[in-house]
Amino acid sequence: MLAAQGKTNISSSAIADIIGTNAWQIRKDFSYFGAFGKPGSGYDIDKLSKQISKILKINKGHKVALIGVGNLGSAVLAYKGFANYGFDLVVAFDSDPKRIGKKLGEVTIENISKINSLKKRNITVAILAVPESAAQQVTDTLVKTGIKGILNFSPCYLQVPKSVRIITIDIAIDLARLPYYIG
Amino acid sequence: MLAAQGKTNISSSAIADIIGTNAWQIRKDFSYFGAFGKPGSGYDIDKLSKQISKILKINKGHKVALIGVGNLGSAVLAYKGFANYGFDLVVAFDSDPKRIGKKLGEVTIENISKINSLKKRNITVAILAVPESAAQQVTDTLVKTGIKGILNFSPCYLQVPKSVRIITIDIAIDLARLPYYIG
DNA sequence: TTGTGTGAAAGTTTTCACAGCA
DNA sequence: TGCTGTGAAAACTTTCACACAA
Repeated sequence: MLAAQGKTNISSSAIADIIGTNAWQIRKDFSYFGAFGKPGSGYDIDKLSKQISKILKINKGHKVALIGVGNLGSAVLAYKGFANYGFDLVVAFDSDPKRIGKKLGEVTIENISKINSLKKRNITVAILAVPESAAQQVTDTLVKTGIKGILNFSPCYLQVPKSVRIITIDIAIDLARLPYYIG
Repeated sequence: MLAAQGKTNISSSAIADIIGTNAWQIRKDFSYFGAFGKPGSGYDIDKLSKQISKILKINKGHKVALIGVGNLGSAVLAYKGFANYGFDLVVAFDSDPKRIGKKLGEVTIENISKINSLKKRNITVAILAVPESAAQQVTDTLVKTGIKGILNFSPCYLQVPKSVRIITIDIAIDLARLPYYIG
């Protein structure tokens, strides 16, 4: 965002203002990963961005598969922000024959029965946007095909081995965080 | 979930197993809000659920408006989980004439120009699912009509007065949390 | 002058361990 | 016996304040 604004460096206090914290918090946090700021001018935005990508391990690029191309899956396919974080959405799967074979943007929708091709294609991350009733079964298949991380949009707990990381987004739970502050 | 399984009580260690933490963490956390467990049998699920709703202030019911009925908004409309958290999605707005007037489930899609009726209707929470380009402008209108909390699906920072609470869900950022653990 | 990096202090959270209740 | 609630200890995080680099 800062690079797009044509800026080349930024101070810890300016970062703090943007994300709503304090300058010393920013400096302390960065310092745990090494000293990459310059007294007087602050942090080089390009260098900082690369450092953070490295810390989060999103610098090598990750191929992503989308499972389920309903309304939510279609919204995911239309989303343009993945490249910013080193992701490449390369394939989508669905079980509906009306959808299979269609091409949305760069991505062709394949039959969900082909899901075990993920290992061969070196895809380690999946976005799960299937109905809740199918979520656990699809997850089991994903685990078998060697998936390492799942972004899950079903409002349910998924059972997976400890080696697989799941992040669940449940709209209602996020919404439920608001009333506490609204009073 | 536990109630649906027909259970009436649960121990701190069983809760801990489900959500992946320790028994003493559960007990300590609950104890800050008062002592509502019973030695020997644990926590009464119904009582616990009501206590948590009260703590989070989701026990009085909140009317919710959806802004934007594209793919993502449609997915939100199809979602059945809001009632569990005391929310009632009562209205949706869109700017597309093809969508205005249609009824999806219980909700009729209204013209986005009618958005200032929210105050009159006593709606304090909104889900924002409009294109990024419209997000800030719609947010300004929402703020004017007295909205107190926004669940924002646009991948951007929204400027609002301090009295308005925003929770932003950016799929790419959530996805970016996975590679660190995948290695 | 502006603004980093960092020891040390203050503050908070997590963990432990156990008295005591159903 | 099974399980809670909670003081006290340990661990961790945040804040401060300042030496020093560009």
